[in-house]
Amino acid sequence: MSVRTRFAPSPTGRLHLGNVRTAIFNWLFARHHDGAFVLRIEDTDLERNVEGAEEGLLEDLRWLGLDWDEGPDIGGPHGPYRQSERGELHRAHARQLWISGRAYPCFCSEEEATGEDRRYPGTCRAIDPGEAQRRVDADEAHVLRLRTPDAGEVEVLDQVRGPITFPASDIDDFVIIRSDGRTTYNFGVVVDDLLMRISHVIRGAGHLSNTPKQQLIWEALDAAPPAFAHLPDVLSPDGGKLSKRSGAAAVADLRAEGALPEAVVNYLSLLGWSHPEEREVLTVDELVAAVDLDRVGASDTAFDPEKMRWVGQQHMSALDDGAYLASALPVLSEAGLEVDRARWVAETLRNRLATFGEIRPQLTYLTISDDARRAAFRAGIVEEGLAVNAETILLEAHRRVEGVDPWQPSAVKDMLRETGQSAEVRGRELYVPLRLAWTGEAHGPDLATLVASLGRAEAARRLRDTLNY
RNA sequence: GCCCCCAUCGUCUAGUGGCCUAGGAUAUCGCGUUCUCAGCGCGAAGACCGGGGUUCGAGUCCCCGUGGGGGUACCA
Repeated sequence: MSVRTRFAPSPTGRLHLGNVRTAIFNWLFARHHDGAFVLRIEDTDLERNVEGAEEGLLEDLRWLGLDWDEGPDIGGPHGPYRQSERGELHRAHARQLWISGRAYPCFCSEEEATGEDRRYPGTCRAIDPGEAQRRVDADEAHVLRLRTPDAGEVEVLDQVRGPITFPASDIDDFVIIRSDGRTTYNFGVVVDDLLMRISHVIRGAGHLSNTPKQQLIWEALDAAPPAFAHLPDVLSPDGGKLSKRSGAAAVADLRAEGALPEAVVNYLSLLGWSHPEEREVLTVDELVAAVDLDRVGASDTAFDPEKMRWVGQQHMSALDDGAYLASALPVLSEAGLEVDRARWVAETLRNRLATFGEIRPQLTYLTISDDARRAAFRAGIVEEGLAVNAETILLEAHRRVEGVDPWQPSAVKDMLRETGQSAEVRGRELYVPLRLAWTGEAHGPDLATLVASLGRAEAARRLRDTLNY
C-alpha cells in the first residue's frame, strides 16, 4: 500500500509554527516513502474562514519548499480538495449510515439536545425509522447523529504512543451532519481521508481526543482506519500556548524576516523528532532520508527562537556563495553600497547572520549622522575607559588614510596595524576608539572592511570631524 | 466535574532494566585564537517532578499524587 499523507489546514489565518511542523512532517514522511502529499483545505466553518487565508497558506508552503501532489489549486484524482466543495460526498456517506442504521436524524432543539451532563441524552434514537423519514420529508429541521456504543471501549492505535482506550460511554451520539446539511469536522475528516485514500494521518497531539470519535466513524463506514500518529504540540518559549508574540509565530513573519526556508524546515523538524545520530544541522534531503515515526517523542515541546537562530546561522554559513550573494547584495546596494564594497561587507557579515533581515541593522554606520556619531564616540570612550589615547590614535589613523593603497579591506587592515604601532596601543584599546569614531558603535563586524566600505574620503572626513568637535 | 495524553539540564533531546558517577545540542559563564566584536577551539556549571511498589538491580516497568497539555460544540 502506498503512503499518502495530507495536510489539512483551515483557512482561518496565518500558518502557525505548530501547524507548519505538522505540514513538514507529513511532507517529509511522504517524500521518504515516495508517497503522495495531499493538501486539503478544511473550510467548512464559513464564519471563521478568512479572506485570502487560503492563498497565504499555499504561499507559505511553497516558500518552505513543501510541494503537494494533489491540492485545491492543482486538483487530483480524489478532488475536490476544498472541504466546502465536498458536501455531496459527505451527505452521501451520511445517508449510507442512516440507511444502515448507524446514524439517525435528530429533531431536538439545542436545549433539548443537551443533557444534565452536557451530553446528548439520545432522545431521538428511539424514533421509529418510518416516522423519522416522514418528518425529514416534511422538511422538519434536523441533524444526523452517529449511533455510538453505550458501553465498552473505543481503541485507537497511535503510532507514537501505542494503543489508547477511551470509555465508549463518554462519547455521546454526536452530530455528523448539521441542520443546514454541512458536515461537522470529525465526519468530514473521516470521509475525506477515506475517499482520498490517506494511509497515515499525522497531526498534532491536540487531535488525540478527537480520534475515538473518528475511529467510530471509520468503523461505522466499515472501513479500515489509516495509521494515526500524533505529534507533540508545539508550545511557546514560556511553555504556554503558542501565540503571536512568542518569537515569530507565523511562517509569514519568518519569510518577511528573510529567514532561510531550509533552516526553518530543519529547526521545526527537530521539535518532537530527533535524528538517529543526533545530528541537528540537516539539509532537506538528509531530513527526507532520516524521518521516522519511531523517533517521534510523546511530550510537548517549546519553540525556542534562540536555537532556531543558531540553526539559521548554520544554514547561512553552509549556503553556496552564489545563493548567499544573490540575496545579500540587493540589501547592501539598497543601503547605498556599490558592488565591490557591497561584496566586502557581505563577506564579513555572513558568519553573524541567521536571516537576511539581520543585514539591515548592521548597516546603520553608513547613514549615521555626524552628531549621533560624535555623541556615541564621546560617551563610548569614557564608558570603555579609553579616553586617554583616543585623540592620538585618531590623529595617527587620519595621517595614514591618504596612503592606503589600494583602497580595500586588506590595505586598510595594514593601516590600522601601523596606526597601533605608532600610537603604541593594540587590541580593543586601539579598535574601540577608532570604531566609535568611524561608526558610532563600540562593537561590530570587521572594522577594516567597514572603513573600506565608507570610501577614502568619507573615512578621512569622519576622523577629522570627530577630532574637531 | 468527567475523559485522554505527557513528565530527563532554562530549552530541544539521547536513553527502551545493568553500558548512566545520565550523553549531545542550544543558551549561560570562563580560557584560548584571529589586532576588537562575531566565529572557531577548549573547559565549567546545569536534569532523571514527588511518593510508593516490582526487581539482585529503575531515568528506564506498575500504582498514587502533583504539574502541564488536550477534549468534553450543529469550531477546526
